[in-house]
Amino acid sequence: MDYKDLANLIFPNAKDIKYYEEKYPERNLPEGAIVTRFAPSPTGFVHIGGLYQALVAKTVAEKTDGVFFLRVEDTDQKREVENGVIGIVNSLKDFDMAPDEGMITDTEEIGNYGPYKQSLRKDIYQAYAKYLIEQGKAYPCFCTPEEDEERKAKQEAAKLRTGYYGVWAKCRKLTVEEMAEKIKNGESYIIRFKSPGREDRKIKHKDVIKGNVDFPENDQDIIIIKSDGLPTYHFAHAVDDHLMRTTYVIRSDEWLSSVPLHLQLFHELGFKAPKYAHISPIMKNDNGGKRKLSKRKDPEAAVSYYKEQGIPTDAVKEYLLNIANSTFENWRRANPDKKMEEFDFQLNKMSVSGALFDMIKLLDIGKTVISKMTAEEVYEKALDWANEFDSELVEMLKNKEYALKVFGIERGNKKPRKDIAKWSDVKENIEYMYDDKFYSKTQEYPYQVISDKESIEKILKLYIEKYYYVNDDKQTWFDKIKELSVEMGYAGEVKEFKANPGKYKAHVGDVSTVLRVALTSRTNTPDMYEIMKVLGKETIEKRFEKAIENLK
RNA sequence: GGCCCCGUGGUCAAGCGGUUAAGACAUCGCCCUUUCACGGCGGAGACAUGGGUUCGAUUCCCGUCGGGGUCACCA
Repeated sequence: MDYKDLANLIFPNAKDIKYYEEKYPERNLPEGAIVTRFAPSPTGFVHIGGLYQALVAKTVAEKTDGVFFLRVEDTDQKREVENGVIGIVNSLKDFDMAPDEGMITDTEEIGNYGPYKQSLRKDIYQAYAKYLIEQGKAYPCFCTPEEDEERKAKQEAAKLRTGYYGVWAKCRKLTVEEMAEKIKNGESYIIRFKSPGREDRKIKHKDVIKGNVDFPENDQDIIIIKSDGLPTYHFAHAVDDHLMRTTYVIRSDEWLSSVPLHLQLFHELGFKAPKYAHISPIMKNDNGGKRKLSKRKDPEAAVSYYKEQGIPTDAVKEYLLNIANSTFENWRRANPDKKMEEFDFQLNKMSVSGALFDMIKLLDIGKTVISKMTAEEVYEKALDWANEFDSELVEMLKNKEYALKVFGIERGNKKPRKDIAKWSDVKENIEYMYDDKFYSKTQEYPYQVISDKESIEKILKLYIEKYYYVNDDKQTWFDKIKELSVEMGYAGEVKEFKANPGKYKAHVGDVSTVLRVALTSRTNTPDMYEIMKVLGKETIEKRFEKAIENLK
């Protein structure tokens, strides 16, 4: 009885690994092309940190004419969640980040290196596990979970490192015959990797992001095949990223400490190791402390949150890109109209420490992103959002021609309006431009400096009767408000007003405010000239009448 | 606790032995011939700490403190 017999006893039907090596050949890509992936497990909603990783991965793959693929890591059936896979696929789609290869729905996939769902690759993992066993680099372990618990408790009590290593690796010492015997007796077992490492030796690793990191070698005989026949993360990672010909493993930095193990696995399997880029997590301030954005506590941890809020997907991506490479910000200022894909992203310039998530900054980017859109784009995106989340807004946007006029206010010029940060802001932003909303919502008119009824009524009446002409250009329109102010005994110029304190009760600005409040019931609005043009004479008159009525 | 990583204004961060220590968001003030959102100008605001090394340390080394990660038949 030798290792080969043992391997055959355990995996009688596994193929020779040569079969897979040939089936998944080296990729024929240009020099420097990066093959990388997003490899989430379908255990819940997609986390913003996951999207961040995916963005970084996709960006470097695109930059180098490489490949970005999506692999689903569903080797833990217990934690799997319903619709997990489709949730991942759709989230990527929502952000216009569909992979080049891999899962494209919950069951379909594209690409020649599949299956891209780990639960479908059981045979492959077993073939490689068998290969290791044949070489004496892996072995069956018969320890029960209870025994493992016991071992761990002993180790802890003795203040020793926990784990399956050295003298604690009980089954490692079994002879091949003993192992075969136990298997034939029907004892249950898992497969462990026989680590050649020594804890007192150091290995050097150069991470693409973290730089040089030294670790003790791995000496743990970790489990590679679980009792359900599926691999653990570590083993699946080695087999898959080798077979899928991944060149860069871009993943969350919680994996950094597993690098010694992974490198060892690649080496013992005879694989060329990929480069590793460990990304720092996105953090959240929690009572002065920092912690990872939590799925349970923080709504903004879920990518679906951004969709619900209507934060433009481009804003989210630009924000993430900004965290990834802070030079993005300067680039963006210098190139306000370029596509973010043109930015020269550098993996090795990513921050080594985790950034605190800054919603305020994200929203600021949202404002800028939306301000650069045409009225048509704003209309389309707002409508898309409304169709999913706000039927009232959908109703308001029915009249597209009118909506375009509303969205066109102060848009398209050199200093475009910047007051919508997210699609959920739209309704509140344009409500007063719609008569039904205006009349049903207006409770009061917040007049400011000029607040006495007589003056207000007089201003409103005079304006309509004497000063408002639909076709006035902006300068004439404003000159007339000045004239009106003067006629009422107010200052026609603010400067004049300020230069002569006490001489006037109010100035043009105050008169404008009366008009604005009567017209919109708000003190703050975009340019009133444009608003009046969109509203039209009839509406303006009606609203002024209503305002006058309201005075009584 | 062991191992590993990190520590520049409130936040994201440039910087890599000699700098008036950039920039962005936030904040404050002024200006932009009417408000607001912009935009412009300006203000306030930082090298965690103690030792070294050096002519000179934010920058290099060590300690301390602080933060984070990891030690599963989870990924």
